[in-house]
Amino acid sequence: MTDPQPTSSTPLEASDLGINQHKVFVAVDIALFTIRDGMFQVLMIKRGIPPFLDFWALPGGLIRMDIGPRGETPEEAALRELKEETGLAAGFGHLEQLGTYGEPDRDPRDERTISIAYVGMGPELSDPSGGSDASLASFLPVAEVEEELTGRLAFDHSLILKDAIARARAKLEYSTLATKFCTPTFTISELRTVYETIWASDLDPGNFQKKVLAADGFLQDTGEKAESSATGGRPAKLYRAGPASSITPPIRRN
Amino acid sequence: MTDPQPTSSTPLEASDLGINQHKVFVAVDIALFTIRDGMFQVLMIKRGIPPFLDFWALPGGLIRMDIGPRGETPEEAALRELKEETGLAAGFGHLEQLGTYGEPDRDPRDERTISIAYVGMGPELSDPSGGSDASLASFLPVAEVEEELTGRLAFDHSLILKDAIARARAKLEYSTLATKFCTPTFTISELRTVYETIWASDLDPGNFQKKVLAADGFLQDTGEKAESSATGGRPAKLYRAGPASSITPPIRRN
DNA sequence: TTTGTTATTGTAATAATTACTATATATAAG
DNA sequence: CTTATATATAGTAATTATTACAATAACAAA
Repeated sequence: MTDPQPTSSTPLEASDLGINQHKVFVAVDIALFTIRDGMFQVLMIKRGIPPFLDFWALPGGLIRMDIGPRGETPEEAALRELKEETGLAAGFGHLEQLGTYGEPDRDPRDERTISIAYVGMGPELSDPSGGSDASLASFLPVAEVEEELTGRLAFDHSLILKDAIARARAKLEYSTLATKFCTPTFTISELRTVYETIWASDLDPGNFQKKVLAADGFLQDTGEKAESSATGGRPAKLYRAGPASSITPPIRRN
Repeated sequence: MTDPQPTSSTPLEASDLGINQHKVFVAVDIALFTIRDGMFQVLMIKRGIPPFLDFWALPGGLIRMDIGPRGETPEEAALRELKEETGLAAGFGHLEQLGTYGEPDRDPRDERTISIAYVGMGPELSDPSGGSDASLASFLPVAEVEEELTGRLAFDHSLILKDAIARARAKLEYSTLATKFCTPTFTISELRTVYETIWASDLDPGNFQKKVLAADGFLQDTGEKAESSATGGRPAKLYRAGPASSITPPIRRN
């Protein structure tokens, strides 16, 4: 059960400082993905305070207990920290819980901190700006961060980011999340480019078209057509995201 | 970032009791599934202390900071609580993180408690026994608990259990977890019965056989045969779990 | 008008899945 | 010992899904 009282079968020792000794800091960290300049990118901050001063890290911070009558929810904390550290307001595409990271030594400071990690996805957003204890906030290409992932990020953020990337890539297969990277209306080509960019693999245009159109509730025809590109070619139809959140059959990776 | 210091851009108010005001209790809760008497069952305890005295709840409890130099990991806490409250020792099949539940009012007591939920799966286990602050521990059929799920369980355990059931059912499709419900060696029929019991739907024996044998690394032939049942029939070959953890193509639900 | 480019549709080959049949090997009944 | 029944396992044809690739549509620019 969820119970702050010590159990009677395991009495606490003389070193016991009371039940409150078991309280810990709980933080949130967010891996916010977008597509910029044709690249799959993730929002990172450069730390402006120790520990890990000047290391790249995921934006995040403590869940605060002095907001609202009983403190804020983890989701609220994630959105607030995103705003404070990067200037990015809520209302972007999608935020979901990734998992909780609680190894005792994940934070080198005396007090233990457990972190609830989130994955976010959004269309190209306004330029982030550093703030609070981030000296700098910036979208970095995932491919670059992946290369030097081992140990170069603050705390256990290499691990969190690795899990977040895997989650984002896997979820494209069976969910409609790819539309979260698109503008309100978009062409099937643009949607396909999202898949190709995030998966770093090419998809057959014709087959992709048939699959997404066959997935019920994935796309809604707006009746409009996109501007034909400068490079020519038949103008594509414009779609908007439909009501479905999962797609069957899934769009498979190569 | 993961940072217990208050941020400079959001100075704390006069009511600030110091950084420590943001510390909270962190608990773990475990939904441990097994198959008993041909039914999909989940381990529950009957609470022996308030709040929610005499309500059914998932086993769990606080992560303790007085174990080891920096406290225990969430996984360690999950296994310890399982043992303390139900007498079930570790070494059963599988334990994975489900998600973290942090709504401010999920626990009615003054102090906020955030809970990291786990899903466990194991073969038929020894009978659980109540202990510490559980007056009773028992496996209950999932079908029965599902019926009266709304509000009849302590805390937000109805929600956690609903998510845990969905996770277990979904994971059978694309993982080899079904073998965790089996004894060390088992027949394909027994494995199929695991799927049929958890999904509450029938599967074609011949097609199931071909699918699991085609999935690379799912099953290893032991060369042995099972005892033929009292009711007759050709004795089945005995298999053991192979090294794979995910299966392609997945075993699909009807 | 011709060429280039992208979108969209069509189609045949391949692969996967399903529904069903056949065979193998056991127990139990007569 | 033979037959009926039960279960495991293998096979097979029809269906469905997927892939690779060809064909056509609709635009811009030369």
